[in-house]
Amino acid sequence: MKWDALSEEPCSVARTVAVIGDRWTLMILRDCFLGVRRFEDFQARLGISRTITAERLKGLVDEGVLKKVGYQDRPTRFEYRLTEKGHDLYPVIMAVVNFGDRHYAGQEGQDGAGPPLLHRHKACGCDFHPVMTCSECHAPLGARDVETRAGPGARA
Amino acid sequence: MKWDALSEEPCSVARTVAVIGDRWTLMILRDCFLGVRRFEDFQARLGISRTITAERLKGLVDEGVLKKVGYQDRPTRFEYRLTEKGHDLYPVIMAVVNFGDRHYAGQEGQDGAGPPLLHRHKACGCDFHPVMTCSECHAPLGARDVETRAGPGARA
DNA sequence: GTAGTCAGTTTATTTTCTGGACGGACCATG
DNA sequence: CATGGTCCGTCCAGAAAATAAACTGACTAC
Repeated sequence: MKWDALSEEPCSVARTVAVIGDRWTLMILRDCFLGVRRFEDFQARLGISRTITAERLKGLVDEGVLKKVGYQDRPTRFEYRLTEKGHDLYPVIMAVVNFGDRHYAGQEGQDGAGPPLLHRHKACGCDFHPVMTCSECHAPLGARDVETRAGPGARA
Repeated sequence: MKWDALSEEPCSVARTVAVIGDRWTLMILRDCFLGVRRFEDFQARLGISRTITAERLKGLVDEGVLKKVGYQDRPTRFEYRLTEKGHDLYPVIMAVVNFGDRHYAGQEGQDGAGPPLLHRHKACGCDFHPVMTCSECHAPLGARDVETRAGPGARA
């Protein structure tokens, strides 16, 4: 199966993975949410080839996840910013962070223990971790609490 | 930067991406949460080479996300099941699904419109979409509601 | 006019992915 | 007991993607 075939699947996972399902794309998005905006900064922080950096950024712009915004003329320079669609990926990144914190952050008392980053909710002032809840009854959700069935966009 | 280097980074995204940051791994996990368990079924549903299927499943088992469970002898056959750690990836997959539903499911009234799958919360009986909330005050969260700073596991 | 910043592109090499054939352990049918 | 079918992989050679390092180009600063 090719990259393009993925985005044609009647599956929201496949369609999204076709856009962000790539090591470096996910790392770029992490940096976007940390405030990185310029080509040189992405390239330096990620330690990957300029080729890949350029290609992935272009892909994200084409998909409408990032947009190029000029920040100076002579010479014309752009920075990459998250669009509204890009902001919608925040739950994805935070879910990934939360998994990493839980399983790869090391035990307390050890060297390098604890999460590398803390997240503070401005409104309540607390350090938090994200909790996935039901949009209807607001209860926390796990895989075993859910039944899945075909929806209107399913293919026969 | 190589695959291995990613898992050494003091970053929960990088460490998690080192495990699941791959097109096919994410598709395999999707199928796991839909109840797929056998090699032949993964292979047929994904339409990818047997080589990759075998390699990715092995990787997930090595990481403790899946476990092999015998379901018959003569000949010995195994199926792949999610571990507890694997179940912790549910919020990641659901976040991806939710993004796909929002941006790639098509508009109502169009052909192929609406989400391909519906998710029903058993406890309340409603079809839902996942909402990310603060573990402390239970309010819904967006990227702009959060401040990030270095945690105990950060590197100097 | 020499050096530095910033955003890429080009090139050649290495690594990874791919499809398709093959292997092995069984079972079911005639 | 021979033929075909199921199931889980492995092996191989060609195709595709990732890599590092050098290069372009448009400026600014000294």
